[in-house]
Amino acid sequence: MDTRDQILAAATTVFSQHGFRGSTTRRIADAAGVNEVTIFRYFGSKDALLEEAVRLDSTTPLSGLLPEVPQDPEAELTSWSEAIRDHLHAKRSLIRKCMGELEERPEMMLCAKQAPVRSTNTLCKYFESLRKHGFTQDESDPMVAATMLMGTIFHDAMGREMMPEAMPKPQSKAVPQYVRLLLKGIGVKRKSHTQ
Amino acid sequence: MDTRDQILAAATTVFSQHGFRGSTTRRIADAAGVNEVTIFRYFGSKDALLEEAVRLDSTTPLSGLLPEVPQDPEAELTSWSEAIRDHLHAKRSLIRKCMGELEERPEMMLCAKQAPVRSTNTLCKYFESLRKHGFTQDESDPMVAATMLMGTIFHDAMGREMMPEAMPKPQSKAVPQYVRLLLKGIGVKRKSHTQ
DNA sequence: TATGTGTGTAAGTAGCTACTTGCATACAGT
DNA sequence: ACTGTATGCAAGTAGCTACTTACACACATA
Repeated sequence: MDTRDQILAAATTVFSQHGFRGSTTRRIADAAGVNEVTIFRYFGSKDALLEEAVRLDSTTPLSGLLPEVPQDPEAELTSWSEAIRDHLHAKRSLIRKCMGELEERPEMMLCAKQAPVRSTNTLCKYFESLRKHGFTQDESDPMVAATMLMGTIFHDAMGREMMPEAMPKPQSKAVPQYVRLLLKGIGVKRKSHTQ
Repeated sequence: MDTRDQILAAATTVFSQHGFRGSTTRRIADAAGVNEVTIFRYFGSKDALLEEAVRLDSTTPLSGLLPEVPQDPEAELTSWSEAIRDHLHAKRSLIRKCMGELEERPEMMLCAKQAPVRSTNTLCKYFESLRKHGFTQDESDPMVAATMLMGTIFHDAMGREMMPEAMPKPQSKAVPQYVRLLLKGIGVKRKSHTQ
């Protein structure tokens, strides 16, 4: 791992803990085990460094796929949702900082929002596919269901450590319950096994 | 409105736009139309001022009530949810900043989280009440439904301007649709009117 | 008229910030 | 052995930050 990557990784870490103004070049240099001057030699300015660090981090590929043709909606949605929740939870500090910087640094948000937008679209198509393949006769808007599930997962991933008293317990059962309620809400019957 | 309140109001405004580190005493003084020294005479330090400002703002009473005994779940939940969404939306900048400051200033979060926690509990009791009064026979966890609705509303309030392409449209129909899907998901039949 | 209270003004302090410059050094390729 | 490249190090600059001190003034009350 060369110097440039070390600096980028350190910048992401420091930014996700301290935000933009709190990410001093001194702190980033220390975290990267590098001289402060080296940062300016590589990136020219703090702004340029942090912008590149955040963009790089928010373009990591992700993610579990949902099948084009649904087979077992409950199982498929559950494992997809758990993967998304874990991913959001791992990046929760960075996401919070990006959201906090919205007014002052909107270009960071343009990067950070792309993952959730793509996830919502993936979900939306899946719900359309569910109707097309006869899993439901309901005429509910697939975007409504997609937004609800994304919102719920996001809320759980970001908020559980902040306010555990307002979250269903245990954590491991939460996502399956979300999915079950949602599928019933759009009129998809359960596949087999009781209860 | 006396000097002290002017300063507090200005502090809230500036903080919700610039966050903690961006809320310089100079900026707050300008926004309050007051000399910078006056701030220190009243509050002693920037930390003390911002802590008081945020606490004051997060203890505003709120909010529409949900009835103890449900009459028309769909109507009651819809208007309650719309009120909460509007409230969250009005404070979205402040909320984002508080969330962003979580790691460095947890005491701010202790204030800011109380409103959503209370709202979730209100919802949770309402869903229990729905079952107790025979609106549903489902055995779903009321906390699951409460968290889903709160998460969905929160996501809509905070995220719609950020990523409108991932939200159901029009905005005015969104909350009624969320509520309808959720009620169906927990087995509450619609009251009367078709469609 | 005298006095206290609230506020503004001017100036200053110590520390931190992003960023620059100049030089030393270590190491790789030729 | 020579040279370029990557990095560290020491020092410095200009600007901002929270916060302090000392003084002036305006106004209300006694």
